[in-house]
Amino acid sequence: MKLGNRIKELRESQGLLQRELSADLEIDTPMFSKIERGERRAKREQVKKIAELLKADTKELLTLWLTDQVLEVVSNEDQALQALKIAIKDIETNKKD
Amino acid sequence: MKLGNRIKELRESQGLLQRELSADLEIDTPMFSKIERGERRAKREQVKKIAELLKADTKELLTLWLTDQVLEVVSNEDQALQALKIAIKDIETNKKD
DNA sequence: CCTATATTGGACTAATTTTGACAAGTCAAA
DNA sequence: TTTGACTTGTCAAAATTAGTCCAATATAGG
Repeated sequence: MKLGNRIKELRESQGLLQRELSADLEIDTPMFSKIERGERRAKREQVKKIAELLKADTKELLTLWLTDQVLEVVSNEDQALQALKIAIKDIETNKKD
Repeated sequence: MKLGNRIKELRESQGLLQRELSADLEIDTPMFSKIERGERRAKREQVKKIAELLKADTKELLTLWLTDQVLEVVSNEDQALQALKIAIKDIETNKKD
């Protein structure tokens, strides 16, 4: 879990508690714990807020957040790599469908 | 919509009607129409069945099906390409989190 | 050891999303 | 202008996900 790991890293390096961050996010500590461990997925807005609270780069965290979702979609699929490569090509050539 | 386009292509080249395929899939025609246009997502099992009915390569269709889902996840995200590349790297190095 | 505080686990509810069925619509060909 | 193929929109049921709460488990300081 890329996002969660990074969050934990940032949080601990700043000596912050889950309790403090979860309060700011207006969720309870168990929920934050789950997000941090990847047991639950954060919402886009929560990621942005977390980046702010941890003085981290929003884009970096959003990238990790997206990556986690991509990996979740393709997990256990034989065609994962192929699908990802096609997706990249599709985006690069700016097609829409 | 990669899967839908491909299905339509195969279906029409074989002169088959949505009605016929949807019957085999045990869904109604509107539903099949939506899948073909990408308005609704097919289930994994349905994709396999469709491949069978259209004498197409199951892996090919599953790849397109997966690709559509990946694209859906990253659509409208600035970090799309970056996330996809990280995901690929992650899979290639066989990491788990 | 104790005890206090931080974190995690699990069960449950609420909110949100997805699904599928249906009725009605368009469109083209005959 | 009727028929058949496909599409559109709506709605409720089903499924998924987000969140809360209580209890259990760590972990750190005395």
